[in-house]
Amino acid sequence: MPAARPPAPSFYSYVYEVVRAVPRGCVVNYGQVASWLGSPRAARAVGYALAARLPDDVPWQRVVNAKGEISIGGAAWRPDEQRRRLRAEGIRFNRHGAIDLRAVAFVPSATQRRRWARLGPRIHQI
DNA sequence: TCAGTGACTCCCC
DNA sequence: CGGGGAGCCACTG
Repeated sequence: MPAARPPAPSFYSYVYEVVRAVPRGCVVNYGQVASWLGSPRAARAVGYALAARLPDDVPWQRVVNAKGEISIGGAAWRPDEQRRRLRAEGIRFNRHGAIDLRAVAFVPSATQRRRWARLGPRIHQI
């Protein structure tokens, strides 16, 4: 029996890597993650990556939309779970249910940005 | 190969 | 300020 080979690195895995770097108490939005990976228009794909089955060590709750809102559709418990997790990390929501991004937005170091920028384009070489 | 599918963003009215 | 619509991108069957 051939051993199951781990999936080739894909855009999804790069998204997970970026999200793993977001510290507790901070959030980022889908567009930023896509942009850092060199695909500024791929915000939707980032959302798709987080909607898929993902590794346990990916703090998916720290990704929100560009307005600072929770952007999960579908079953009601899912957005509730994200809000619960964020609150547990000290994130505050205003009366409109949005986060003040200016206060808690994660700003990656230039070194991280450079590293991520090299990941994205590599997709097309595999 | 190709159309369908989103946890997105912008732009326009 | 808000709703509608089109663009965008990676993944899937």
